[in-house]
Amino acid sequence: MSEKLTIGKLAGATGTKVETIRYYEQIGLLPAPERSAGNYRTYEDAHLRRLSFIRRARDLGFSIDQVRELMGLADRRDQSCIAVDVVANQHRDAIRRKIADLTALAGELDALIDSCSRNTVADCRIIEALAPSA
Amino acid sequence: MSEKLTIGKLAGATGTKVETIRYYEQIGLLPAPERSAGNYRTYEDAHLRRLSFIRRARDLGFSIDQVRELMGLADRRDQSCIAVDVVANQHRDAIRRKIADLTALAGELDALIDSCSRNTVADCRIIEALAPSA
DNA sequence: TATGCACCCTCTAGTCGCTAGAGGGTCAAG
DNA sequence: CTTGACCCTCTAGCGACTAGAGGGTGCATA
Repeated sequence: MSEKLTIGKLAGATGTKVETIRYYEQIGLLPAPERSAGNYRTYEDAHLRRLSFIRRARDLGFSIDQVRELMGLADRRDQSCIAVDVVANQHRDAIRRKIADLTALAGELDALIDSCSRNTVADCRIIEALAPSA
Repeated sequence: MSEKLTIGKLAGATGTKVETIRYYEQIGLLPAPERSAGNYRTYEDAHLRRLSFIRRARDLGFSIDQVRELMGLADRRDQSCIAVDVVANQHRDAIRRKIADLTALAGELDALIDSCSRNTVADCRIIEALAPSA
């Protein structure tokens, strides 16, 4: 029922910043809405749905390009959704890889921190480890 | 013994790109070296040590500003290294938080992907989940 | 009616940590 | 003396926004 949202209302309804919405329009992610007499953007429900989709996908860590792809796929409702599955899988795998990298990193940092005896910098193991074979 | 490195040699020795070294100099992270007659940068061992430190810290995910701080601390060798410990701990905690975030994300994506029955887009659960209450 | 204030507009530049390119100069080997 | 690898500066681009200047609009209240 809620037709004709201002950009501020749309922002509030989707948890997006106003500037970000304008940015999405600029890069062609969200279609440009009609304008009011005073040149204000006037959004419809379709925009709200579109932006909700974008937000949700972004929150799940999909890149702008992936979101674009997912939206393109979502619009072809009679096609197989295997392509959607592929995008989601690629993203999941990338996240898993990132988790593995960060876990290794955290482990290294743990070792570094444990080795610190909190004396002077001159014999600090953390500094030493950072500047190898000095 | 190896004095007077060209930027290319320094890059090779530290696994850094030439452009990155110039960038570090530009932002004041690595001190500007002397120049040769032909205006080439000529690096000394001290630069090599400094850049190795930077590389290692960056590889461990420290931000440029954190590296700057660590180097500042490392230079005051008679001070307590508690401040070093603090920086390292903050960074470790930030990484742990990021891991937790990504793990939650991966879990959500797993659920999404599992729910996909690979039919048409019209009843694809992934698309559905992305566009809530459509 | 005036005025204040929240909201909207466009345009530009900044963030982070590089990376890439244009358009040149230098140096050592053959 | 030429070739090719290296070096130089300067500028712009990446992703995904964010912030600010400098102005216009719309509505409620005194």
